[in-house]
Amino acid sequence: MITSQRKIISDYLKNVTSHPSAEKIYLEVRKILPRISKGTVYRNLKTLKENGEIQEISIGESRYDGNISSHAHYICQKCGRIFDIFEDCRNCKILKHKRTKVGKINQYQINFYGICKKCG
Amino acid sequence: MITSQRKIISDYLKNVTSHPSAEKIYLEVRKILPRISKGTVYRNLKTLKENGEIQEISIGESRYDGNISSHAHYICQKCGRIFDIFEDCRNCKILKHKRTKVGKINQYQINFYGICKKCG
DNA sequence: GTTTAAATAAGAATAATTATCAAATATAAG
DNA sequence: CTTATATTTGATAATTATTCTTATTTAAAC
Repeated sequence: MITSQRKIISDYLKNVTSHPSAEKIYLEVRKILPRISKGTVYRNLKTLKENGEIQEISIGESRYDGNISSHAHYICQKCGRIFDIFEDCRNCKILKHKRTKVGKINQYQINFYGICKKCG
Repeated sequence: MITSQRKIISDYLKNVTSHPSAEKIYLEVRKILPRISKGTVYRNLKTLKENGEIQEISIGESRYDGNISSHAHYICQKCGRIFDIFEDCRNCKILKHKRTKVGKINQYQINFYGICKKCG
């Protein structure tokens, strides 16, 4: 069921490079569909993500780790548990950069997503 | 100003490998300091993070990207803007893994943090 | 055109986080 | 040890992000 709402949200995201929040997407899409509701935006973002048409970038709800050594995390998409991944990063060219064109890098974060063995 | 509250939060985090949420930390620390408030937990987590004593893992508040190609993001710690980083990842050993000990990898995310040129 | 299943709008409900402010506490100076 | 000053705390209100609920509408199948 391809609704105009979903199409417009998808098209909007494919035409901007600004990584908007759900709220911003809602405000922009509302200029075209003034009667769209926030729930519809959230639902369609979820669907589009599941379909692989868009990607989600997480910057909010936080978990904390007393281990400040350089390691990655594996987040189970089913149970939500977070596992430490201590694979070797020494050959990761991108992680050796101290700065990008945008600015100096203070720290980085690698998150892997998948279904853990217990859930899968 | 090292308060017992901050010390206990820090110690707790350094002795677990479970990546607890702020809520969980609050509940655990409350077993030792029954009168601690949530605000204090949030404040101290922020301070500890700023001091580099702990790290924060983001899994929540979402931004969206219509570009599903493999690229990293640079998040400005001051203005909050998110920039695309298209550096070459072909030599990143860790990113070639299709699975970890924990489970199959469906996708990954690399976030760099720093102060962007405009803010710095 | 009628039926049926899925999607929507609106707003209530929930969860996570931040802000406010008076009282309490830590640190430094005397 | 007392005092002064600045920081932190606890309590709670406010804000923000997201999910849920229900009646209504829409798309696709018949």
